[in-house]
Amino acid sequence: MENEKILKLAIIEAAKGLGLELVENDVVIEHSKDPAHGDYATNVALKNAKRLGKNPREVAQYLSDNIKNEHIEKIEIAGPGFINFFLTQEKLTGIVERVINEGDAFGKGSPKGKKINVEFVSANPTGDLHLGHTRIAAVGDSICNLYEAAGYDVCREYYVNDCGNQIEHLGTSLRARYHEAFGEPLVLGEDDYHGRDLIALAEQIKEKYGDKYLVDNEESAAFFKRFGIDAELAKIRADMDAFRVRFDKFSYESDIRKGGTIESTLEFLKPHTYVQEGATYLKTSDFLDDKDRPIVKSNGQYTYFMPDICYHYDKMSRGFDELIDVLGADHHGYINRMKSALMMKGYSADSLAVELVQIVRVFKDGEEVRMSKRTGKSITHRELVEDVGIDAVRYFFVERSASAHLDFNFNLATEQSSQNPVYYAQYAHARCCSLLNLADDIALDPKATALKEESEMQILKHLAEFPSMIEGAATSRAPYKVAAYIQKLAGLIHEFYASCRIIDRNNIEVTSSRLALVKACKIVIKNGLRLLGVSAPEKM
RNA sequence: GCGCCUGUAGCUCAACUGGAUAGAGUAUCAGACUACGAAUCUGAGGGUUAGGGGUUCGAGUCCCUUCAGGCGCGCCA
Repeated sequence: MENEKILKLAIIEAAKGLGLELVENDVVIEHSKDPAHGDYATNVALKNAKRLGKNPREVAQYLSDNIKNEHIEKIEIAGPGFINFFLTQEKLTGIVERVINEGDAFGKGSPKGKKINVEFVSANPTGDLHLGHTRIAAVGDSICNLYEAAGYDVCREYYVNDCGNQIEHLGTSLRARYHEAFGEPLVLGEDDYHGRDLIALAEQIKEKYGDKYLVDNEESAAFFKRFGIDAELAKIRADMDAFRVRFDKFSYESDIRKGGTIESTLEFLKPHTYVQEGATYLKTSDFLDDKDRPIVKSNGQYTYFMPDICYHYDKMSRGFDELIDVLGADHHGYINRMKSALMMKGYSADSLAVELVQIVRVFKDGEEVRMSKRTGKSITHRELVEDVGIDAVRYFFVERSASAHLDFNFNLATEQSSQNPVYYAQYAHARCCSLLNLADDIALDPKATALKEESEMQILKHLAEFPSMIEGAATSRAPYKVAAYIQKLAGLIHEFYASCRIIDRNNIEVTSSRLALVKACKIVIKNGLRLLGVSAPEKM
């Protein structure tokens, strides 16, 4: 059982003697920063003193007198009424054996029996992914990993907008490039795509189909759209694959629009609509929105919002307990709009959570880089990953909370040096591996009974926090907490290494305990990095 | 104008969702390898948490207000 849980249950039990009925969520167990404050602390006495009409220290005194648990070495009351717990040596070292036994599975929470759908990236298949997508991919995938680790059932989903205006432009642009490939002058409209990447696609078409599509008719127009979508989506999928992001499902707007779904949904929503100047508005302001939103234009076309509503209804109908959309921060106006639409269908406002990811700026040599030297356009996802490497990009892009603007330091990320946090963590892992290799003839002692140094105790406590860290990072959808955890652990490992002689063939008892600790560290660093999609090399 | 977000060390960010002396990294300075990887470690300086008021045992965190910045407010997606 987790240390926190043991303490909570003991506190709840003792509180009954005061006539206080508590549940686990009422009790906050803190990890003491200062070793003088014990291993864990709680503020229950302060929290509940008023309700009981007693002095906080009195309450603390009663609780500390009545908490009995074999794993608690000592209890102290401090300050205004904090209760500090000191655990037994045996309980603290117990984590080593647990980590080694559970291995890759250490940190995994018990199954929650809940299905969660996380939609992210969902870039329009009209061109290359940019850095905003990179961050959304890194954050979204890590959130999924966290939910899975915490015991949820997760579906990673990508919504393909393969209809609408941009797709029309993709088709006409590709057609223009195709004509260009036959020596005709290039004719592109203002809203068409001027990127040079379509040239290669046009060449492919020419090679495969010859001049078959030079005639402008409905068939060729449809062909260019289809070919463009398929090719662009294939590129995106390849980029995401290479970035270690795999989607379980691709949903297509064109499928949503099939089979009269939109019409029947429109019919269902009718009580919540009105017509003004020929356009149909949805009364989202009856729910959470600050104004109503058009869903059908006066020319009869649907706005983007209409199929989006159907898509979200579709997701809910697939039996998910919660939907999560990971979006760029400029979409915040979208949140209450979609929640309102879900509420019209009887879903709760909480059935959808939107995680907003702030923009990314790249800095090189102290200056902001906007354009790629190679193409003259904005730096693409692919270019950044090629230049910097997957591990560094994935790590840096989740290192800060998603709501914070990210300034990506290009020099630091490519530097294989002490200042680079990715290498700092990976180096800690490699160090553990090399220690275990050097002493592979010495048996480990999973009970780790000989551990007693301060640097060892610090690691033990930190290792014990891993499962609850995952739980917290998952529910707050905050992968940056994993990165922070890893940095701390890596630091503790390096510190331990510097202050303790680990392999000492004249003292096998201590050595075998320390090696077991090293093994546990190695496992947890690796498990942590895996949550972020970052590799844990054995050698560097 | 209205709404949402943000403001913490020179810089980039934390602070367990209201807890104990606000912490890391980086930068700067000073130290540590003839023992397991120096991609490492040890130490120092650096703060009126944008300003002001309030709530309480206790506020960076909650409420009000002022200031500064970002983003939204389309029959675009």
